[in-house]
Amino acid sequence: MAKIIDRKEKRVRILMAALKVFAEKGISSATIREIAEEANIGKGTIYEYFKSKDDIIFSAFSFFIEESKISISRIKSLTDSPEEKLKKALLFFREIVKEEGMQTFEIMFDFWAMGIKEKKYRSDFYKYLKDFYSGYRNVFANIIREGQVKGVFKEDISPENAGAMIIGMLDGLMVQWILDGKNVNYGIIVKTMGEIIISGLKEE
Amino acid sequence: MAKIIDRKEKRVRILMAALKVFAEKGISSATIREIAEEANIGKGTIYEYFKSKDDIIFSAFSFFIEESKISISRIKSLTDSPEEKLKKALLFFREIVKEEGMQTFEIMFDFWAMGIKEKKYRSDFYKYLKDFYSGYRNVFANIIREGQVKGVFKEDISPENAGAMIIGMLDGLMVQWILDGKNVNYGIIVKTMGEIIISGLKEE
Amino acid sequence: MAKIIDRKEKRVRILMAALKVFAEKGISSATIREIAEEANIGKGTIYEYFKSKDDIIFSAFSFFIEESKISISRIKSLTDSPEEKLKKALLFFREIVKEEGMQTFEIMFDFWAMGIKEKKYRSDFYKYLKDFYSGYRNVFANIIREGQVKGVFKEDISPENAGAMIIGMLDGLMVQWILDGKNVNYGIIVKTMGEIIISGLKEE
Amino acid sequence: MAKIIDRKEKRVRILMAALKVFAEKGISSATIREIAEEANIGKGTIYEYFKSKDDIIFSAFSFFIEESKISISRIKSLTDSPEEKLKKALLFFREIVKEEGMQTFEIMFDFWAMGIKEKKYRSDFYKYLKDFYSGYRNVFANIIREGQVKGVFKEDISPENAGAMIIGMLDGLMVQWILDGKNVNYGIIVKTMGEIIISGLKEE
DNA sequence: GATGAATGAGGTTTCATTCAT
DNA sequence: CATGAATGAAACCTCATTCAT
Repeated sequence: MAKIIDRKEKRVRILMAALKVFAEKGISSATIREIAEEANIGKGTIYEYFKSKDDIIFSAFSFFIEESKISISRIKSLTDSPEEKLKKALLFFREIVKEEGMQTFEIMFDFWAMGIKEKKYRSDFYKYLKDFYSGYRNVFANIIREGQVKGVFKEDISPENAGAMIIGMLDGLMVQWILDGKNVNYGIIVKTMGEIIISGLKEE
Repeated sequence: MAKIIDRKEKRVRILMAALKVFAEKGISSATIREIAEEANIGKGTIYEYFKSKDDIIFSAFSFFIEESKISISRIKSLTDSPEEKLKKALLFFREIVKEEGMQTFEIMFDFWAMGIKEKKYRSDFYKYLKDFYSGYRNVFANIIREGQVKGVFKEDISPENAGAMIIGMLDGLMVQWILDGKNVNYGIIVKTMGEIIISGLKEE
Repeated sequence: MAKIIDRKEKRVRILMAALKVFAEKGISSATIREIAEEANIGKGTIYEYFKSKDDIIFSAFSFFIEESKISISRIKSLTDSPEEKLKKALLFFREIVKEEGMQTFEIMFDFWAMGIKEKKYRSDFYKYLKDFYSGYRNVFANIIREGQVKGVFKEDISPENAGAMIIGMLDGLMVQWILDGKNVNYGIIVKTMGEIIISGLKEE
Repeated sequence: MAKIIDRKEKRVRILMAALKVFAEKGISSATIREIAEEANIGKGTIYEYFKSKDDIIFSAFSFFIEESKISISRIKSLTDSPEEKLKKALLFFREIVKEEGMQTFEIMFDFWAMGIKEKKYRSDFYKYLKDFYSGYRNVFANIIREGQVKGVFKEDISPENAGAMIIGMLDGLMVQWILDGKNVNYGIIVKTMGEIIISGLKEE
């Protein structure tokens, strides 16, 4: 049994090393040697745990997505009013950005690019990414739906579309923030965004 | 007399071939041979027009950005009321997406990833991308500022931040649309988004 | 456990293969593939031991020089009279030439040419070559100085200059011998040379 | 007729450009483009005058040798006593070195290396180089022979060998002077050398 | 005759993967 | 199991040579 745990631990160690190197060098520029060094193991050992570099890429990607899902549950457990919940959920994203720093999100770019380009990954990546985004979309869609049920948000808005919009906005802002942190203040804009959206959603 | 050749035209031809291959394979997976084949020229000829693959990448990128700038002027020339202008500008983006198809936007992912990862490009990429985004941000910021001056939009909102938010949203939605076109209808969401935002921006 | 390999030994094996190929084809015409084949290893293996072709060139050069230095000590340990020592030292060069054959010296040409041409190597090559020549110069300079102290050689001659002259002569003769072995008999000329020089050096 | 002279002039222009580039970059690193630029003509034009790069190399080499032969006649025309002639001939070499500078001699290294390595040139190069050296050898051999006839130089020395020795010395010293100009003063050593040799040659 | 655009053979170098220890 | 030495396919890039103008 101990052995099996060891194996799992080492697999995770390699995946985390891979994610770090991917973030630093980009997925296709990252080398097995660099990943092995980062994980403090021999180059050959990697192949005891993964079939190929492709296998590492995809495993690292799903590991990354899986890790992110944990965050969602934290938002779901909120118990405030829909309006307050929406504000807190947005605030929550600000915190993630602060905590995780840019690196975590920078990897995402590469996975996107990878998922889009490489035909061999495409379907698998898409499945994961779709789940990833739809998970977050639903968080917001549910809050809005709750608000509509409680009569505080307009009835004629599709909760799913509004969710997509909010996630898109958070996502898109990140890009601008990464590229131009001086002129784009993520925290403040998310706050402004919260005000505009809530104001736009509220039943008059 | 030597062969008379429009060097500029051929340069552009190579860049367009490069962009196509980049879109298909990803920047770092694309090979010089593939670009040459796409451009219907010999491998060596590429090097008569560009110093290195890096040179091609950066040249293709700035060519791509430069092409995009043309679109901005089309929005700027609108002469409606701020509210109407905002709606039309958003609609305009829907059209671009329809016209250009995903490919054009897919390349952007890679350039982002490239600009973020490769230290050697970073500063140059950032300069271009910053200009690119701030250009679009300003288009919306100006519309909102005009609305504030005319008293139709709330005074307490930063036009720049609102601009960043709108661009971010359009950008972020694109990602979801590309990944999950079935569940994310770009056109409809942009329309919903327009309604929410305008409603949220309007002076009560 | 990994394969146990004497990395140093293999490095030397590659350097010797490189020197052989350099001698046959010339330094800049020699290819990595040829060196690998000569060393009976894969092309890629070379790069496990050397950073680049430049690295091989310079390492081979310093290896070559280092090997040559061993010869000097053999001359230094002679214990005859200055006149006899001079004769024996010259004879010793004849022997080296016979033993080593032309090849060893032919390589030297290329290293010279290399050191002179390639700016990147220049300073390092020069340092080594200077040491190499000044080592040999000093061998003869010391013999002559000893002769002056013992009163058998003229006082008004600079031992360093005479050393340079003798080494130059041996060197220059080699060139002619290599090019025109039929008309230039290295052994006999060195003997003649010894007589003329000793006769010219001796106190009347 | 004018046309033919033009062709010859251009050929020489190309050869001189080639020699300059060879001296700067080394023969096998020199490119046709560089030679064409140095000669201020188009790259393609070179091939109107020479079949290949090899053709240029060999033509440049024989042009170089031919040019050098002119110097020999200047020494031959001296009309002093053998001893004085020998001194003057050595002085003459010092002057050449000063005039021509290192560059001219640096090329020689490469031609040697080339002639030795490249089997395809070998026999032709050798023929030329042999002539070149034997030409200079004979200059000195003749002076010494004259001295023997006149009874001022020892009878038991082979004039040819002594000539080879002197040329070798001048040649070999050049190498040391180029590599280590600070410690090896060409002019002074040649003077010392003259004294030693004349003293060694003279009938007691 | 003169030119330089075009080319591909062949060079150097990288790196995922294998495999003996 | 773990390792890293070994490898060759394939990448980038150079450059002698050809050829249309």
